[in-house]
Amino acid sequence: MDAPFVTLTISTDAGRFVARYSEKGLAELNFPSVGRASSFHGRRRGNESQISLASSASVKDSSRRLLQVPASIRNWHQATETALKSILAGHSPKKFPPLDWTGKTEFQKAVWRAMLKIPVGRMKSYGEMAHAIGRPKAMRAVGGACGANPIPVLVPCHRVLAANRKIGGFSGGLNWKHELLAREGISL
DNA sequence: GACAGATGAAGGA
DNA sequence: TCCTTCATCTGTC
Repeated sequence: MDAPFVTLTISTDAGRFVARYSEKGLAELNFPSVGRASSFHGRRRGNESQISLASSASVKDSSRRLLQVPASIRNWHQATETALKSILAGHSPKKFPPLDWTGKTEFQKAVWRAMLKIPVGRMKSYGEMAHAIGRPKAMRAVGGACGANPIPVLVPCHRVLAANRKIGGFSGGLNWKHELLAREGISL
């Protein structure tokens, strides 16, 4: 039986992101759905959160309901919001919330850990990422792991490009990839 | 076990 | 250059 998830939103100048927390940390981060082809990993779970602020609740109402959220998750959410806004501003976040990768494969976690080491404003190719995790021939599998990344932006899959600086793909939509790279001062 | 995929490299036109 | 083909590796069903 899985623990319930808590869904909270983060308003940014790029739209309202939706963060989902488990008892272990940030488990998912979804792109704003309005006007974008995103709905990133919006899979429904049977045990959807009992405490959700992802609706159109007023700010006042949201603030009141936020008090129902455990203190640990409030702290994680604060860290997530700060980190997200730092990245969107093109800066390197000073603090990350704990990330919950429960149920993911070791290969995927290795790829994502390697992505976390890519500094803001820098890029790597899928081939370089494959080298970084010690599997130089697994560049295609790295692409698959990027696509399975449940926490985009914070886990910077947008900084991974195909060879020759080609844009490659992005599960949240290539528009987002372009925008995120542009915010970090990268032009293709 | 078969198939698909956000790749990369090589070869040919 | 651009396109096609093939090799490679992993995840999913």
